[in-house]
Amino acid sequence: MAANGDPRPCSIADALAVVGEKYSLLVLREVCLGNGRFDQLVRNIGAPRDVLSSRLRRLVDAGILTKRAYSERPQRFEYRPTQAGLELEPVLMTLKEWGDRHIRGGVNLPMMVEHICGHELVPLVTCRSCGKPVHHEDLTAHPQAEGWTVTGPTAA
Amino acid sequence: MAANGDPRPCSIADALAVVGEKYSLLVLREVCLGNGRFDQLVRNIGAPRDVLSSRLRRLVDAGILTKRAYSERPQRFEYRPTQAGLELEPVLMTLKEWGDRHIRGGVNLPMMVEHICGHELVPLVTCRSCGKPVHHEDLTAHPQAEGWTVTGPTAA
DNA sequence: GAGGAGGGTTGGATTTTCAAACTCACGGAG
DNA sequence: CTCCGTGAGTTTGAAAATCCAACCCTCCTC
Repeated sequence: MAANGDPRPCSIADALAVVGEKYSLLVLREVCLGNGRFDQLVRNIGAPRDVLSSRLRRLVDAGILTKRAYSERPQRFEYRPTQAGLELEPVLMTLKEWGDRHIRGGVNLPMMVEHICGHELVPLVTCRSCGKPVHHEDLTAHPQAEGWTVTGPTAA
Repeated sequence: MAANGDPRPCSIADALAVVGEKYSLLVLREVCLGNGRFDQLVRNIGAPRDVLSSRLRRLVDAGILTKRAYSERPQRFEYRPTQAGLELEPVLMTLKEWGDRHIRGGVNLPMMVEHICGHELVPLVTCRSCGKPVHHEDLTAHPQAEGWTVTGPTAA
């Protein structure tokens, strides 16, 4: 058994440490939509300006957003996603789809995203190796750190 | 233009209102791994017990987890994912994959998930209609609520 | 030179978080 | 029977984050 007292080492936790604070993913949503200006973000997200300011700094520091001047004199800025930020968009879309079904109940959806193929985007998470959709019962986790278990030493 | 002052209506925001608080997705991770007992959750997540207690209540209320007694006398409980909870697992896996690449830099990964096909699970988000991988540049957003724009009235 | 707009910062009240200690119910060892 | 340990939380009090409104500064237009 591992020296515990430390939480499980995990990239999900690592990712959430960067983008898991309140509003961070909504900032990314807006920025991916092209609404990267401070006042747009405040309005569209509904976040306090100071918190937003802090999140933007953090996301820029983490390499998920960049801050660009779209005008000198008067100095005006715009936040845009980096490649890393853009690569989070599938996570956002997958979360949206879950929310559409499980919270909105599939009706009265407030936003539609169209794929270039001409249809509404309904994301499907697949296995890159075999191409099949990912289902819980097809997965087996292997924690790499010593002492970490999947079902715990006391599991049923 | 819409009567603004309200944030953008959006299923991503709705979803995050339920699973976006600190530790909530880590609870789901553990529960999906089969570690659904209170003390396991405390240890594996590293969350304060009171916060965890509050998150568990919320996730159960939201229909993402269920609380089951695995023993009467002494009463002992276990949290398990509902169908809605299980359907969030692809989001978790996609986030893990992003973290693997962008935070861990693709090396020294603390956890591996194996797909039933025999290979390591590397999730790929695809369009359900055409099957192609989802990329930012292939997407067009259509907000349904009146007055909401994609690029904003003042966009470049 | 008055009034915006954009992009923030500051101040103070309210909430959350945190860590450790505590509770309660039971089961087993001595 | 008494003491110890386990599981599942609750309580407590200090530290940190959030919220909101107000303010600031620079430029631009009227």
